[in-house]
Amino acid sequence: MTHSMNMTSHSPLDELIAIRRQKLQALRDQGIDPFGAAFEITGTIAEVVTKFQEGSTVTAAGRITAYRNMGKSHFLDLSDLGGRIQVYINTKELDEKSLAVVTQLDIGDFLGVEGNYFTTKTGEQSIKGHRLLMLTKALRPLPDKWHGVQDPEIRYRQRYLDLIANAPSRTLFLQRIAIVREVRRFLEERSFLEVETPMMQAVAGGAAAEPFRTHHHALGMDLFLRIAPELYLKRLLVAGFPKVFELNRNFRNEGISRRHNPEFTMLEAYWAFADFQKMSLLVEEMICHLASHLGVGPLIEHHNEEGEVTRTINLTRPWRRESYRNLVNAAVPGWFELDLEAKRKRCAELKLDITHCHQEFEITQHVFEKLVEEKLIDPCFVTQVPKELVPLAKLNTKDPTTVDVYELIINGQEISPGYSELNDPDLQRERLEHQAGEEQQSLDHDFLESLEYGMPPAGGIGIGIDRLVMMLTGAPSIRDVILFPHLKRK
RNA sequence: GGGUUGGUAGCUCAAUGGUAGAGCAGUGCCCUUUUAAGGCAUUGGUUGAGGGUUCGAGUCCCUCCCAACCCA
Repeated sequence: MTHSMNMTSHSPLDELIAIRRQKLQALRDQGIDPFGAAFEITGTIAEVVTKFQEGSTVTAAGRITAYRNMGKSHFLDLSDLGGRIQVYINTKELDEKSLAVVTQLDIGDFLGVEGNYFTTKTGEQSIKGHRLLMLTKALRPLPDKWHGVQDPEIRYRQRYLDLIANAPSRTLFLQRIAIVREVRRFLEERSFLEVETPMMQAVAGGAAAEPFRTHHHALGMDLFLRIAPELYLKRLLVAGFPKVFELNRNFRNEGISRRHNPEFTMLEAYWAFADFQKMSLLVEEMICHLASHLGVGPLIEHHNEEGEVTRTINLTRPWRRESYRNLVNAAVPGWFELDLEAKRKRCAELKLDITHCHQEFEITQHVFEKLVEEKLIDPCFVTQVPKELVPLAKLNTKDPTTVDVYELIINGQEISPGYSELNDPDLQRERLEHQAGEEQQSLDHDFLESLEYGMPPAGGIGIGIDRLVMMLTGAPSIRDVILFPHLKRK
């Protein structure tokens, strides 16, 4: 009978928020700004921990991640991205405003602490807080302190909660940051110049993929988000840049999966007067360097959720180099002696679905993907690739049905292709026209013209950074290595 | 696009078709060295959304939404 006395319906979450808002108001009533100002700190919490010296003064700021109230003694954990320190508070020793802060604090608040280093009875190096400042009041409750956030949907949609609550996620993204930084350093040490080329392109070239379309109002023209920077980087080879690289996003309007995000980070590097073999050595050296920089090589172990080792990748150099033909032949002996009909029949026997394959090289490529690529765990440079698969590389002089490229496979995935770049403008035009077929407007004529001014012979590589990070960290999904992966709107 | 699994309190998870529960978080009280603090008490639910079957649905059926995995 007392139902609907209160017309405002309160969800449990609303009640939790309302309580925090009451505390917010209580702070304001006592002249305290619950969203405080700049605060001078001794350093990050990790630095504060390192500088521990019994008795000396210290200031620190961070988020309250745990709170243990013993009556007049309070203990709280103050955390930031890289560390955690315990703060001890004796309420009898606090000034009025600090006491007000303690009374109104919640897990999740950002707190500033002034105090002295001291060691507790149980031996934990802590800060004895004398003055507390509310730096930011959190209005919503944080995830479980012990279990963190498990729900993948929350982890991906609200990454900030994942990063607050789950230390492994913090570690992984710090590793990704370290990898990207180290790739830049590695290339810069070798005199590669980092450049920025258009992400909005009138013609989306340099790869075979469905582009995103957008529109520029002032120019009155449709543009595409780039699917690769390749054709612009090659213009820079024409311009005389001897070593260039770009490390940034590509966009492909295709399916989303464990291995695909619509936008992904790609490294492309070009080296004048080099070839694919030289590039393969560069990549081999780079990836081994990254692994040792992270402290994970040369044996990289991937684990399942139970912590069992599910896969070991051996990065010990030198890496294997094998021709496409040999690898397919090893997987399906006698493959290349079969005619088209026999190949189809063989695929049926092998339970391979080739309904989407129209040409012979596509069938062979399907066999390669399913029976070779997915089984190559340790690094392998696949060379002598059929020319139909790669329109932008030089033909092999001894076997002109293949091109001078490598495809580096690690962990059953293509991690990096490397080419001896095609610099014959006539041959390049022919190949691109053939690839474009009916869609001649998708030809980048300006690029083709630039080649006629002369592009030096060059080696080029691409490395999918997301997949590289997956491989090095053992992350099972690309969504785990991208801070804000794309999901459907809820 | 197809298949499988899942969506229950802020978080982590329970619940033969038969009164929707626990831990943490929250609230109140006790507690001056805790650290997943402890003790006592206590609040909190449109079970993803909408239909249906049934005396009765978190549970069974249908449609839809979102996610994970597999396949294309």
